[in-house]
Amino acid sequence: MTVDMEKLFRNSVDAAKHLLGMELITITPQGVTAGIIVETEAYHQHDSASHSFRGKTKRSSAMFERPGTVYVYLSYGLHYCLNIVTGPKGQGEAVLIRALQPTQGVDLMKSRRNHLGLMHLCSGPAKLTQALGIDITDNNTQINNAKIHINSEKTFKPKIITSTRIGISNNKDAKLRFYIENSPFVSVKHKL
DNA sequence: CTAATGATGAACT
DNA sequence: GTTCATCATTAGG
Repeated sequence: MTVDMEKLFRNSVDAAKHLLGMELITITPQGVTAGIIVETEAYHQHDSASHSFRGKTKRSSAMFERPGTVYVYLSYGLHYCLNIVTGPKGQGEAVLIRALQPTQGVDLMKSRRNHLGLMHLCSGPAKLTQALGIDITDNNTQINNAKIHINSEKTFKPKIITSTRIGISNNKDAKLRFYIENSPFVSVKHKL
C-alpha cells in the first residue's frame, strides 16, 4: 500500500467513507473483475458488533494486522465476506465492503453467479465476493499486492449517506454504514 | 463435550 | 412477507 493510501486508512470510519467511489479489482486466472464500491460498514474493537470486540481469535486475527490487510470470513457457514483492515495496527479495525457497481468482467461475474442479472451480481457482501472470486484463501493477504486491488483514484465525488448497519444484533443504533446516494447497486435501500 | 448463533442469500408464498 | 441451507465460533456444563 502506498503512503497515500495509508493516510486514508487511519481509522475505519474515515476509510469506510473514503472507499466509496473507489474501484475494487480482482485479477484471477479466469480474468479481471471489478466494481465501484458503493456501500461499506465500519467496525472497531470497542464495538460489540465487531468480530474484534472480544480480542484476537483464530478467525479475526487478520483484523489486527496492518492497514491494507484483507480479512475474509465465512458467514452463516456458506458465504464469504470481504473486509479491508484499517489502522493503526493491532486496533482490530476494519471496513466491510457491502456492495459494488460492476465495471469490468461482467460476463465472468455472471458465470460465477449462476448467470444472474447485473443488479444481482454485487449487491451484497457475499454476492460480491462470489462475483469477484474471493474466498477464505484470500484472508490475511495484502491489498494491491497480487489478486485484490483498490484504485484510489475516483472518477466522481460521491454524496455519502450515513445509516445504521445491516444484519447485526449488538450496537444496532451506531450509524456506521455508508453508501452512495441514489445508487441502485446498494444491498438494502431503506434503513435510517 | 453440547448447543446456539450469525457483518447472508436464494427460493419460496 | 417467510423458510432454510450449512458450519466455525462461542458460551456453557
